[in-house]
Order: sequence, then structure tokens, then C-alpha cells
Amino acid sequence: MSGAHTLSETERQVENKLSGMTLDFDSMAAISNIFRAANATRNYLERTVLGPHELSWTGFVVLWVSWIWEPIETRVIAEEGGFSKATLTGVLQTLEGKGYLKRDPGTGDKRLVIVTLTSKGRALMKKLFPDFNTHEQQVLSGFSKTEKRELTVALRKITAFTEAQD
Amino acid sequence: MSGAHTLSETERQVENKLSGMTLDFDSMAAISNIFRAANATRNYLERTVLGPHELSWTGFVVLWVSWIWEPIETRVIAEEGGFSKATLTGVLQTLEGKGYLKRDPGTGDKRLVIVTLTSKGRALMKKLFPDFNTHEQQVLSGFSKTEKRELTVALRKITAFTEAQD
DNA sequence: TGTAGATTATTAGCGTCCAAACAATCTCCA
DNA sequence: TGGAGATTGTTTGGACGCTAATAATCTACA
Repeated sequence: MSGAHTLSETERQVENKLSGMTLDFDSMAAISNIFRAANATRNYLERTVLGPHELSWTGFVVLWVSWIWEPIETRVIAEEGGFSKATLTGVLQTLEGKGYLKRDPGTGDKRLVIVTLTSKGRALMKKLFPDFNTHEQQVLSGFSKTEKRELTVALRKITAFTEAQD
Repeated sequence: MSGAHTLSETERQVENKLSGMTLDFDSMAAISNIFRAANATRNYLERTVLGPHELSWTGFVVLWVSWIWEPIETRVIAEEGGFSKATLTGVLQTLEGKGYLKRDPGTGDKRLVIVTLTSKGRALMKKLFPDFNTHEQQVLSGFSKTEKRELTVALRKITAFTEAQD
């Protein structure tokens, strides 16, 4: 939902379609702008930081979580990264193929798979993560520290609500 | 990036990995929470509103844009929805197969494809859109009108910045 | 008029992303 | 001790989502 039409044009047209129904346009605008901001930010960070290293967004998240917590069980990566175990399996194969990490069977519970970064993977993250943070600061360069924190609080409230609904 | 570990645990661990580097944790938290909130909200709305109708997120966006502006050129749908024309082609095939819309060649410019909803598609949207907005209000039930608008303004600022970087 | 360049939707190929089915393994409790 | 049920990672099949290449069509201008 990004824009060839302005917001007020859209509102007028929606009211044509749904005359008599009560709609909350403030909620509509806020929710749709979450997705627009998330997509735009993701594209920006992929373009500026990840693209030069031929790393996908998900690949970066997996690498980041693994780097912070290694050695780490794959089920924890999936939970921490917010995607399914099925998705993770494919991404891990890609990253392992590129030589950034390796998978080993768990020593105790043999169902588990433990991920460890290679030295190549650690070198990449040590370079990439500060770059990533620099660009995060760029994205929020128009925000004061207080505004950043207020935004974080608001977004956490949304996440908490939606995840609480069974 | 959703949570088995708390924020402060993560911060401490990141500082272990990058001692001596200056990181802006406020920016890091704000940015990562955009993605968490977007994913959580999307999952919530898919589960509560879209799932019962076997409609994907993207399918709903395409249907929504088409419903508001029909008859509409596919290139406008893609721009309005924020995805590529290639992606749109596939989604339109799915939606056309389900009988929610139809595609016709443009009368003037024969390269164009014009999308119109079927009566089945219009009936679906007339039911679905108010439901969708009701759940959007639910997601933001903890927010005042002012807070919703402040959130919208902040998110728009982020979108504007990231899209402005060539 | 005609032709080079731009624009359109589609296809092809690849990488996510998910739910469901599966095999291996672990846990629990009679 | 043993076996039913739970949990784990993988595979399978389908839908998204992108870029690059393609064919059809339009535009601009000599």
C-alpha cells in the first residue's frame, strides 16, 4: 500500500464503497504505515548493507542470531528470528553452502542440530553488524532519542497485543 | 527477531561480541521492533480475518486496491500495493482462478491489462473490509487517537527517508 | 513514414515462507 | 521395562516475491 493515490483520495473512495459503515481511518492509516515502513526499511537495508555481500534479509537474521548466541540450537534460531523451522532448514543449507556456518548433531539430545559460525562467518558479522547499525541510525536520523524510545514502546505494545491473541 | 531472549540479555551479549565499537541501541531496538510489529500484526490479521476466507495477505491487498479503484490498470495495482509487476502477475492468476476478478486488455493502449472485480469479488470485499478495519482497531485498542496519529507520522518519516535514498 | 528506444505484462529461475506429513528421538508413567 | 505420546529437523507441495530476459506495443523524432 504505497502510493499513487493520496490518503484523502483513498478515504473518499473508500467512503463511496462503504457509505453508512463506520470505519476508523486513524487505525487504518497507522496499520498500513507499519507495513510500508517495514518494507521500505527492509529494502533500504538490503540495498545498502546486505546487497554488496549477496546476503538475503533472512540469511542475515539467521547469521546475526547465530553469531550472538553460538553455539545455538536451530529451534532457538527459528523462534528468535520469527520464522518456521521449515524455512530455517532451507536458509541454513544456503548459509552452510556459502561457508558461513556449520551444523552438528546435539551431543545429548540427538534430535537437535547445533549451529556454529565458521571463522569466515564471524569475520563477516564483525564487519557487517556495525555497518548495519550505522544505517539503522541513518534511517532514524530525524528522530531524537526520546522519539526512538516512544516509537519502540508503541511498536512493542502492538506486538504484545497481536501475539497475545491465541 | 522475536523473543526467546530479553532485550537486555541481547544487548549484553552484543556488547561482548563488539566491545569497543559504538552502537546505537535505541535505533537498533526501534528498527527491529518495526519488523516484529509488522510480522505479528500480519500474522494476527491473516489468522483472524483472512484465514477463514483462504486469502493470502498479498491477495487481500490486490483485491482491496482493485475494489477501491476498479477498473484499474495492473501497473497501478503494483505501484499502489508496493510489489513488482512480476509478483502481481502470479497473484492475479490466483485471484482470477478463484473467481474474484477478471483481466481484460486495455481498449486504447493494448499493452495494458485492466482489472475488474466480479460480483463475487465485490461481495467478498464488502464483507471483508469492515471486518479488517474492526481488527485494525482491536490491534490499536490501547492507543488514543493522538497516539495513532503520532505513530503514523513517525512511520511515514521512516518510509520517506528510506525511499528517498536512490 | 519509419525506425530506434521506451514501456507494458509475462515468463523463467531462484530464494524465501508456510503447513502438513514424516522419521528419528526423547519423555513419561504404568 | 516398555510403549504411547510429544518434540525435533527435514521433506514435500504450494504460494510469494524478486531480477533479468522476452515479446508486444507505443512514442518520438528524423
